[in-house]
Amino acid sequence: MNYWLIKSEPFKYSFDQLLKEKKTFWEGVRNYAARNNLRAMKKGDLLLFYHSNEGKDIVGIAKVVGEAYQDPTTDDTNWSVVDVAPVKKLKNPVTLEKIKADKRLDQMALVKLARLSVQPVKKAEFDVIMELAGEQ
DNA sequence: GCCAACGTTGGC
DNA sequence: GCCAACGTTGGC
Repeated sequence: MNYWLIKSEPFKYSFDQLLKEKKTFWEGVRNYAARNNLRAMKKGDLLLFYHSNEGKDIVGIAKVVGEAYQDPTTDDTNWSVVDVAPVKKLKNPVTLEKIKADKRLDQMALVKLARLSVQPVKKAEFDVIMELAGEQ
């Protein structure tokens, strides 16, 4: 299983909205690196849900429930979406500040490739995030 | 609101 | 195919 981090500006699509809807397709990715990551996702992979701009924190965990297919919001076959569903909201959201302060996370794409909207996360990094969030 | 980082576009 | 110009993202 693989781990990923997806970013969203909360006023566009927040984790709470995903909790309400139970499922969504992750659309709007218009960057090839991010697209390639979307296409590499497998059913069951876990996603850290990060709120950019407002909050700047990882607020929840989601999972891939449907692998990449043509983005229904465009005819351009360059772009794909995946289906995602919420797993749980974190008790303690993990802020960017905390992530930057933790040496174990200084290689995270979130820190090094700040602009990439869909990024791979290592299992070790995922575990550290869970620890910081106070999750088991 | 500014600006650094970085991806994309287009002229040559 | 290079690279300058430009646009966008996102932290501050």
